[in-house]
Formats: sequence, structure tokens, C-alpha cells
Amino acid sequence: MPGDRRQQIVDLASEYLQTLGYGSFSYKDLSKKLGITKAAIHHHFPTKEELAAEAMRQYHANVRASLADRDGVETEPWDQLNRYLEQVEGICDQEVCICAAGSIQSEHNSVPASVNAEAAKMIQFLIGWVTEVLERGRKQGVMDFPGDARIQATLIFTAVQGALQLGRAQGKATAKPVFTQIRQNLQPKEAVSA
Amino acid sequence: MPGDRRQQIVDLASEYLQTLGYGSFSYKDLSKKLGITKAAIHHHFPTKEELAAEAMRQYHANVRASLADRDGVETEPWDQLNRYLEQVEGICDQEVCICAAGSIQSEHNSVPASVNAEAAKMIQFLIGWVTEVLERGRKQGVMDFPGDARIQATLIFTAVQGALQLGRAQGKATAKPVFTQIRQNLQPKEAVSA
DNA sequence: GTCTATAGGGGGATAGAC
DNA sequence: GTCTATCCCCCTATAGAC
Repeated sequence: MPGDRRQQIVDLASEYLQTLGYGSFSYKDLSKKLGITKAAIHHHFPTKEELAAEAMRQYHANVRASLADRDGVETEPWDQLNRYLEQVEGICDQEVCICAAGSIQSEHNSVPASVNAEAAKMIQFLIGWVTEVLERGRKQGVMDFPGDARIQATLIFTAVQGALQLGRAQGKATAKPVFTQIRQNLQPKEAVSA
Repeated sequence: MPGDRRQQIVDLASEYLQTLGYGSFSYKDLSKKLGITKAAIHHHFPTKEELAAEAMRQYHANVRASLADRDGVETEPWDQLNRYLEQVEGICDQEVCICAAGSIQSEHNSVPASVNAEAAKMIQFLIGWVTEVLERGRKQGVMDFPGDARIQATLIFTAVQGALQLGRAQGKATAKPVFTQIRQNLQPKEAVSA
């Protein structure tokens, strides 16, 4: 398979973006792990910038797919929000630990512009997707929060990114209750559900 | 003044921790900006790890002072929380952009243990401080939120850190409404204050 | 306390053979 | 597509003169 090796490189680069960040992984790391030379990687991706941008692009596509693929069949706002938060809790449980877009964003001032741009696209998608879920949830009366849905969605997004980083640094037991608390804060006051 | 130069180095290192992060600033950056040689910096701080740990320690001390110094005279929960959030909004407005502890935490897997430890201390202090404010606020009936105060404080902390990173990457106009939303979410339902 | 000079290693990237 | 070999720059850190 011709594109197989290329895909291996991208997949490993995505993992390193999550665990180490853009600045702290190297072609040497990749080549050792894959059992090929640095030059072989440069053949597929002449520059680190191109490699990271492609890894970020695919990471985005994967997340988008696993979130949105069921938007047609699972349209209850709470089901949708839980799908997002459970996915995040999954990252928290893995060794991988944090979201690639959040990782790149946190290195914003020392990452090439094209890589930042790919991360920004994913972040815009996520905030937009959560916004839409919150709007429907409030309209249906099953969620409650003050003010603009987009701002509340941004708050949720930033808390999720921050919690993933906190969990990696101080243990997932510190971070995971945050995801539950995000849900609790959206519960309508009258109907205290289990 | 003997310790003056040493202090200049620490102050600049703190700034670089915020703007660039641990991995992306160098002794060369410091030496150029201060107009001395790299070797002169090594005289004060033999290793980068020691320098960063000291910078983080002092950053923590400064934040702690500006938050807690008025705890004796300004004891209204809302005044205290606003003091914290206004300080954070100030960071958002500056060129500096993000919190040093959050920056180090986001690079957790590639930063020396002693530096991570200093960042962790500051994070523990902040979460603890916010927890205490929330507990008193709820007891007095001026704040409302479900569940454990410490978890709600952790949620607020993670949202703040995430919002600072988002603001640096996508502009403060995206991030600043989050700080307002954090306040709105704590308002008791009956008393919708202006 | 600061300098010049340099060691020693790692980084990304390229040339050219196979 | 992968290799060997190498370039060049930057990094942290050290030695020793002033």
C-alpha cells in the first residue's frame, strides 16, 4: 500500500501533538518509533509545519465525524452534549491526555501560522456545534443557562480544554468531576433530574 | 545593586513563560533583551530549570499577594470573585496574554518536574481560594450553584485558563464574554441583578 | 559579575545513491 | 520510498580570563 506509511506518520504525529505539543516532538522521535529514518519522513512531509498541519486536519476530521455522524439519528440535546462530554472523558482516561487543538492553541506564539489555522478551524467547529445543541436544549426547556448560547458554549469549551490540561498535570480524578459539573450547571432549576 | 540583575532576569523569564512557554524561550532571548551574555545568566541561574522554577515561584507569590492582601478588608464574596476575574481580564488585555501556571501546565509532559511542581502549587492555591469564596457566597445566599464548591471552583479555574488561551489565539473579544458568563452562571435565580 | 570562547548535543532540512 | 551522510543553526552548559 503506497499511502500506508504516510498515514502511519500522520497518526503518530497526531499522538505526539496531544502528548508533547508541536515544539516538543521531533522527526527523530517519529523515525525511531516507526523504524525508518528521518529522511524517509521528510520524503512524505518536507517540513514539520506541513506534517503538523495535516495531522491537525485529520484529527479535526475524525472528531467532527464521531460527533456529527449521529446528529441525524440522535437529536436530543442532552444525548448530543453527553456524546461530546463522554468523548472528552475518554481522552482524559487515555494516556494521550489532551485535545490536539487545545495543545496547539496553548503554544500559539511559537507554532507556524498554518498549524494554528487548522487548530482554529476545529475550535470554531466545536464551539458552533455546542452552541446549536444548547440553543435547542433551552428552547425545549430541558437545559437552562443565562444569556447568549454561543457564549455559554464558549465557556463550556474553555472549561473542557482547561480540565483536560489540569487532568494531565494533576490526575484525572481532579478533572473528571468538572465534566459532571458542566452538566449540573445546565439543569433547569425546577426539574432536578438524577 | 547586587541582586538587581538577578531580578531583571527573573522578571523577563516570567514574561517569556507567559508569552512563549518553557520550551520556546532561550538564554539567548534573555541575553539579547537584557544586553548581557548567556554566560552571565548562567552565573545567576546555572540551569534553565532553576531559572524557570524561581520565575514561577515569584509569579505565584505576586498573584497570591494581589489576591489575598485584601481578603481582610474586602470580604464580600462577589467583591472577591470580581477581584480575581478582573485580574484575569487584565492579563487578557495585555500583550502577555496567558497565566504562567497555565502555560507550564499545558506543556506538562516536556517540562522539568521541579517547574511543574511550582505551577501545581499555584494552581492548588487558586482553586482553594475560589472554593472558599464560593462557599461563603452560597452560604450568604448571594451565589448559587449545584453540588460541591471545590468542583465548581475547579470548573471556574479551568474555564479561566482555557479562555485566556482562546483569547490569545482568537482575540480577546472571543474570550472576555466568558468571564461575564462565569459571573452570570453564579447568580441566584430569584435575584436577577443588573 | 561579566566577558570570550567553546564544548557537546539535538533540531530541521537536503543531496544523492539504491 | 527508503537509505547514508552531511550541513547548518540553535540549544544548554562549562571553562577560564578580566
